[in-house]
Amino acid sequence: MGSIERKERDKQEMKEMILSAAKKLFLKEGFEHITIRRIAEEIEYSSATVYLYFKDKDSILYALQAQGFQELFNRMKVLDAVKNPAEKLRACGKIYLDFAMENKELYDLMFIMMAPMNAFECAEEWKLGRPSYEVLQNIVGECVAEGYIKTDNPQIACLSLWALMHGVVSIFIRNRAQMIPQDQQGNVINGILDFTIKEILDK
Amino acid sequence: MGSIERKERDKQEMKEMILSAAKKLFLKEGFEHITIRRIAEEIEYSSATVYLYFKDKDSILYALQAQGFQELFNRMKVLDAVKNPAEKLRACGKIYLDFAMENKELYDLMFIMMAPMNAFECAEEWKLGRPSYEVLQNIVGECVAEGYIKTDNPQIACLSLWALMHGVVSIFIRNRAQMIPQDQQGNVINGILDFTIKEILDK
DNA sequence: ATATTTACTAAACTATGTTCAGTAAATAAT
DNA sequence: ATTATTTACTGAACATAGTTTAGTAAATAT
Repeated sequence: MGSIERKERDKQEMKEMILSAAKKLFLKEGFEHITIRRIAEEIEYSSATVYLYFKDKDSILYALQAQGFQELFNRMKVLDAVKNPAEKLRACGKIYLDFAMENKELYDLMFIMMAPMNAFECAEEWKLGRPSYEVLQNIVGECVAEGYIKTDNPQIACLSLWALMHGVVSIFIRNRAQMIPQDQQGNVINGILDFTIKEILDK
Repeated sequence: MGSIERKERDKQEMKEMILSAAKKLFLKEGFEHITIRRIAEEIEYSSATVYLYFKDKDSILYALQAQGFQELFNRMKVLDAVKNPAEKLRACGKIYLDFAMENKELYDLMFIMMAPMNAFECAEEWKLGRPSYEVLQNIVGECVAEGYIKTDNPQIACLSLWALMHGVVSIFIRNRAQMIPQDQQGNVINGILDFTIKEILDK
């Protein structure tokens, strides 16, 4: 009965198979069209099998969300190399926006879709976004400390910055800015980042 | 055969019955849970009947969206009475934010949900948000003209303002800001509006 | 009185998430 | 080695959706 760890390992592997099948499908065809049956087909198991590894569809989406936040956080690690807080803030914005526009479906899953948020009890808190948000908080903190941002409420400044970036991205992702042609979106997003940094920096 | 207008009138009335039933349901129970069958039950017709008046579910959502944008635009009319552009900008933000937080489900339908956007061909443009956006554009234009906002790109400034307001609201609506307790959301939103106005005004 | 159009519906069709009851292989116990 | 049990899996079914179809009965037109 020493094979108990192997069992666990196998189980983990199967979970990852399911997740990567799901990811493959939704990257290819968007999110609305992911079905348990198609995931099962992709991994060549029956759809009932999927439920042996995940409680429900929302849990799968939640797991993918977790991967997304890990990826975003990883991308942010390069910010450690940037010393000047103002530059750091801009670089952080750029990373966030690039991530969003390069992974629209994943971003949607992380920040917009409701389904994955139903994977855990309402009682407990959703913490996946925390680490990335703390990176921003720290940068804003440094900007305030060194006088690049003058404010008596860094929390509000921080949330505003996030809201602005999230706002523009989600307007595009959910197709509410049709006055701006698709091929201009990249430019506009860069323009907004410039504008934001310029407006918020006091020094 | 002079009753052709009455027919048309009846048809319109039925459409409105359906819409108000739909609205009632989704205001009460949120959006995910609206079904054609429940709408039909509410108006005491069969669900097939609904399809005699609307092409599909998305069309119903689109029609409700249209009502929402009408309501938002109406609320904005009081801005005509405000003469100072800077005050006007703040008042506009306040109206937008109040509308959003008082009608979260409707706001979601208007600015976040994808379903209603599939009600028309991709070829044609989505114009429902235009009038309200133009109100903002004009206000920003006035602010720039009178030196309250200094920028070489009013379009970007305008979009940024909208993005910031939309961003914070949608973060709350889609439950991504759990670090801020529910009962603090109102305060935070006011704080963000203050912060935004303070940051963007140059005079 | 007959034909036609209109307004409506019951029932079915097609997904899709999810569960259930059973099977066959792997493992454990004797 | 044989039997018992657990494990991993699946086909079929259930429930709920959106949507369509084929038909009916009343209103209207001829």
